[in-house]
Amino acid sequence: MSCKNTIMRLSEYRRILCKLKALGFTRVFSDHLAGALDISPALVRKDFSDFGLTGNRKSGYTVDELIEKMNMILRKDKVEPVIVVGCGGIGRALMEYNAFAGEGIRIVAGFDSRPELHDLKGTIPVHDISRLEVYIKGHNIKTAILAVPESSAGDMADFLISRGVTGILNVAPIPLKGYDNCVIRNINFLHELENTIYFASMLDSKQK
Amino acid sequence: MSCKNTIMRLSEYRRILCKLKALGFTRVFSDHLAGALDISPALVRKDFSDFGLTGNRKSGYTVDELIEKMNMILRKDKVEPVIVVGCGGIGRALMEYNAFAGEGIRIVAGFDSRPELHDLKGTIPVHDISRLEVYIKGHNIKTAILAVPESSAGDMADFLISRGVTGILNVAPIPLKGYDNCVIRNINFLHELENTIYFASMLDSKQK
DNA sequence: TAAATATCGATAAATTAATATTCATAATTG
DNA sequence: CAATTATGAATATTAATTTATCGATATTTA
Ligand SMILES: NC(=O)c1ccc[n+]([C@@H]2O[C@H](COP(=O)([O-])OP(=O)(O)OC[C@H]3O[C@@H](n4cnc5c(N)ncnc54)[C@H](O)[C@@H]3O)[C@@H](O)[C@H]2O)c1
Ligand SMILES: NC(=O)c1ccc[n+]([C@@H]2O[C@H](COP(=O)([O-])OP(=O)(O)OC[C@H]3O[C@@H](n4cnc5c(N)ncnc54)[C@H](O)[C@@H]3O)[C@@H](O)[C@H]2O)c1
Repeated sequence: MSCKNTIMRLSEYRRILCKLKALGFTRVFSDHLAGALDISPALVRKDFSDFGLTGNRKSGYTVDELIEKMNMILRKDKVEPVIVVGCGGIGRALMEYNAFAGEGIRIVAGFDSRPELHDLKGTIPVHDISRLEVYIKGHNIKTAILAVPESSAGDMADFLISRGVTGILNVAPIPLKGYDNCVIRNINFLHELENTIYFASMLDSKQK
Repeated sequence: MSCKNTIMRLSEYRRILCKLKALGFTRVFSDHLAGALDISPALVRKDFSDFGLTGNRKSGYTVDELIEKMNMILRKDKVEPVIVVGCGGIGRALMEYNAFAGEGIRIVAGFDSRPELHDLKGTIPVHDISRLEVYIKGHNIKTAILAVPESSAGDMADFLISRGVTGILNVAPIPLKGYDNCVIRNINFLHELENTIYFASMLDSKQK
């Protein structure tokens, strides 16, 4: 039915729709959204139809309605509490990234093994890693960003899963596998860069 | 012939192969690599064959040979200089991320408009944004990480491209489009998180 | 040395994803 | 009010990616 990529695009549609709404637009056409995402209008319509997002012939889709329904699909009706495990360079950047807040995602706490990073008074407290288990249970945490060194990533993921976490965004450079009780999404900056460099060098050789 | 995803997997294969080599392995089978990446052995063999990476029936592939050839494909024969534009939270984390260094990627400089971030004495200097053009030309920079606020991202990308940059890794939450003279890869943490949360909630409803 | 076996390599099949086409219809226009 | 037009919805087509199949052949073993 709907492919994996559709969900990622739904996030992208939604972001653009919010901007259009802020600009005062009330209606939008598949062709416009397609242009913004660099895809075909047919794909926009197909994505929408897969999720029962309907429009009107001749007058397109209603911005408000799309946003509202997408919020439901993407579980934006409630704020999702997220923890950050590993508060070093990238973990800290993500904790301090305030764009999540306006988008229904709230980073509620960080956890680290290094005592000098602990800070229970800050806007977002950083606890000792030993408090992780109690915290997850006490706050019913389902989602975690994993930003520990590669050597700990696998064990930490297992721990999180065993304690009830069902979604992990992993930035450690090791491809962790999801299971039937947890989704894991891996982001590897090194590979993203390598990929960029590869395709850039392909451009070069093509243009010659 | 070879699909886009193949290149991304090549990076993943390579990373695993380097670890195997460090552990003393000299040979590897498609089945092993497939397990590590959670794909089928057939895909491993197909990926390899697309790039002329051959093995021996019965005795698999030679680790050294694979690494060497992958290094060629991924342009690892020389160190790629990369600049970071926007040295705030995430830009700084990426600059200080030392895992790039050992992988043929060297972050050579940062650029920011905020004077308090300028630092010409550090391991990786941070210049004023006004020096960007001269630096790119002087050092023949082809690759940039773009970590400025969304409002500047489009203009900054255009500027980089006009000055000869051919590969951009963009972390600002706006999908920038590549052109025929530059590859742009967008990473959007918010969307990655939304995606994770969505599929996690799907797991829940499936298991009930 | 012959038989058994594991694995690659090539190709075919299946699956997934994206695009094109066609048709129905709401809005617009004359 | 009929004709025109732009658009969504549904379906068909094409493309892309992944997986499965199967023959060939190194390696191992008896
Ligand atoms: N910094 C980046 O820009 C960047 C980019 C891509 C990937 N990464 C990856 O992200 C991860 C974190 O990178 P970083 O640069 O922030 O490293 P870092 O060393 O600055 O931070 C890692 C943090 O994890 C903590 N930690 C280690 N083991 C732990 C454990 N078992 N439990 C809890 N906390 C633990 C450490 O105390 C440290 O504060 C690494 O896997 C790295 O490879 C980082
Ligand atoms: N911090 C994160 O974890 C995170 C995560 C995902 C995405 N992002 C995105 O990455 C980008 C940077 O985020 P951040 O948290 O580091 O923000 P930040 O405000 O800390 O850093 C942005 C930096 O860019 C500089 N800057 C602004 N305009 C500039 C220009 N025209 N030329 C040069 N420098 C300029 C600012 O001085 C600042 O230092 C943003 O687009 C943000 O949405 C950040």
